[in-house]
Amino acid sequence: MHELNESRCENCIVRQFNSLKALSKEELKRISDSKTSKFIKKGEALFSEGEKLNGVFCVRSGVSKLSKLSDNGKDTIVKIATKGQVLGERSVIAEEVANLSAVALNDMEVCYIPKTQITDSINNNPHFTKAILVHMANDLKYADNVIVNMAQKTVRQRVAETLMYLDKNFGSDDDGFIAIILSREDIANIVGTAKEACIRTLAQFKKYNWITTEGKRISLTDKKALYKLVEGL
Amino acid sequence: MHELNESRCENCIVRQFNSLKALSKEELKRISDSKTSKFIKKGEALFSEGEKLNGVFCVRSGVSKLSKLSDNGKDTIVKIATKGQVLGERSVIAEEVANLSAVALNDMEVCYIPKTQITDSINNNPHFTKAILVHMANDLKYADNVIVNMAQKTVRQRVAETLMYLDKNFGSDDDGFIAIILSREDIANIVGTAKEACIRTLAQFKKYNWITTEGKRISLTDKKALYKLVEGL
DNA sequence: CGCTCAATTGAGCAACTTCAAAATTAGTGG
DNA sequence: CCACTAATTTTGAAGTTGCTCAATTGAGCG
Repeated sequence: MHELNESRCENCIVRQFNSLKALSKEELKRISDSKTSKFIKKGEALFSEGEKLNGVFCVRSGVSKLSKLSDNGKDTIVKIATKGQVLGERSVIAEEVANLSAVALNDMEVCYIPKTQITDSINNNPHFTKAILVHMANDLKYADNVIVNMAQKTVRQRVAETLMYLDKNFGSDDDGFIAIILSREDIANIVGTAKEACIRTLAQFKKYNWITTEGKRISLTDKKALYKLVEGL
Repeated sequence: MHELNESRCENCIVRQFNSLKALSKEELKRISDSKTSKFIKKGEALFSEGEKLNGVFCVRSGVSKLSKLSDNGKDTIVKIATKGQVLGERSVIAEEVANLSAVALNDMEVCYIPKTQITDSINNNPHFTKAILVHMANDLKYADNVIVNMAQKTVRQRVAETLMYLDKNFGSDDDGFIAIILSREDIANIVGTAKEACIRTLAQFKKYNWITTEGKRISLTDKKALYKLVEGL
């Protein structure tokens, strides 16, 4: 019987979220044949800053943070990657060691695709290259905006913005809670502040009834108020 | 007589600094035929945030800042572009309105290349696309690092880092001063702080004899000390 | 010489950080 | 399922850093 094998890239639904969707059937087969699956446990690293990457990681499930640790122990999260995101692409393309570390925030299943598979397709499939280009252009815009926010907005505004970002990107579960569970410290590391400041801000939002919490879980109950805060109104 | 006409892209030395160097002779001719030259006076905008761009700008001379203005009047500089840099590329590729504003910091001479010239080459010349990709990958790395620095480093460290960045990228003139003259406010806007904080920090550096100033001009006299400060030693 | 704009300095204030301790929650093995 | 331990969250309070506003000085320019 001819069954649909979703461990094959050709049939992997995850693909639709990233630039791999620009690949031809043949390329997908080639990639699928050389890829390997990996299970990463919460807290483990997919790769670390300074490491030479010989391939990219495509996230099938779970969440990873891309961050950089400073000497004084502060870990700044630059990006949160979920299902469909490809990690390590930038380093492979620029032929540089990893600039950020990727650490699993919960158990993950990822596919590891050797570097040559990516570079081959870049060199031969303009559609694919263009797709990566557009994708990277968006990452760049996003990064530029984070820079501007860091410089112009207060911690309160950035916390509100981070909550809205998480809500928008991860949606909410049946009870209305944001469908990603992060520690307060992780949230603080996205905002770029100390965890205490983050906690106090969340407490404040809760008092205003802008958010509801239940353990680590957060639900946005007054998005308009949060929006107004972010915009400085 | 057959003279070298440097107003032609084929002969423009500026090209060697950017991804246009990956173009073929034919493409360069095509682009050169459709490009227009523009002179931009200090303070004038090449384009503004939210504007739809129908082409890119290639800087022949002068310096431009890429920045974003907040409602409260704070202007955050994300990037400084000089000779050889192509501006507006990101917006054209992502087919989006400009995310940042580009304003001339001194008199500039730029070439305006219509959008279709760029997209045509992207669609037909993999070398070119790849070159842009690598370039954008570097911009992204740089942006990520700025985010991390904003979150982890003090104003003093970031001022020092900005000075070293300017020194490295623009070199120094005969008297040892950094070969780009920015107002204190511009420097503060790169650092992402208020101009007073920036000025006070520079005064401090001067007292320690880490820098020398003469009007707006700055010379780094003790790069090692600045480096140690940046690294937090 | 007078005008305008940029740079500098002062002082008070608000935001954020840090360290420490208490309270809560999550995780683990029996 | 419970008890115990470890980890995380929360709160308190003091200490810094950086921001803002206002006033002064200085530089460039017509």
